[in-house]
Amino acid sequence: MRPVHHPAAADFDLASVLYALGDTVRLGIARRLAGGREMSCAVAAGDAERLPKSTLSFHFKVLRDAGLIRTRKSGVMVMSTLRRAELDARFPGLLASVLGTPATGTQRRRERKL
Amino acid sequence: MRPVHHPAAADFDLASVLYALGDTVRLGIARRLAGGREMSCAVAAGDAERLPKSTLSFHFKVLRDAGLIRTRKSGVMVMSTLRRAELDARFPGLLASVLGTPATGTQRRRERKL
DNA sequence: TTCAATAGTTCAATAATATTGGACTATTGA
DNA sequence: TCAATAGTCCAATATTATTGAACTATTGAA
Repeated sequence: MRPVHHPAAADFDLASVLYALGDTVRLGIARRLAGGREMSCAVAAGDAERLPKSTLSFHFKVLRDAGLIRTRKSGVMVMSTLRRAELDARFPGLLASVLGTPATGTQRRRERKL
Repeated sequence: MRPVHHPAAADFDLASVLYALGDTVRLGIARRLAGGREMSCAVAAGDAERLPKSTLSFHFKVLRDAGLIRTRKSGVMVMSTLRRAELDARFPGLLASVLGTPATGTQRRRERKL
């Protein structure tokens, strides 16, 4: 397996992030990872697990390339986590509205400017 | 020109909305419309105006089909507006985080009319 | 240590989408 | 009536996504 690349948060591109989330399979994966738990591909895929493995592998790559997830090999499995804090820092409010979960560990200032 | 279709807000699909915004040309159009002004295709396209008209026409259709914009014919032009209120109601916070503009109807201390 | 099972990845072929040129339509102002 | 304007529509081409099949790496058991 080739070494995978994870973009730096500074290189996140909004259009790429939205594109990555603009697919029901990938959106489902992101939602499952939104709980914060690290999951294998098969588990994160959930009901989409019935898709061919090559297709899922492709979807995980799209998510990884856009910066949405970080993956690491653990034994025979590839474990994924949502890059929540980095995404929240770069695109405040985005994941909260898309995934329906509040930002993790975000220290809220006393007042937020609109 | 065939009659165009605008989906009802209840039929908006999050993945479709994200997909529509997940393209630099379409994201640019949405951003330009985020000010609330109604614009012709050419104006809303902004710097992407150099693209072929047929390509732009396709992008506007994607935005319209996803429910992001509403279009109407006015004279020789097709005018577009962002379906801001309906999108805000259906996907709270989404456009605010994507377009960097607060939701319409958000009460600030002093409201300024456009 | 060898082996089979597991959990993916990679590649190449095919299927599905996006882009585009060119012909077309509707509206307007001269 | 006519030419200009602002797009739309269509069919060909270019680009992407999906997939089967072969492959890799790791593990647990024999």
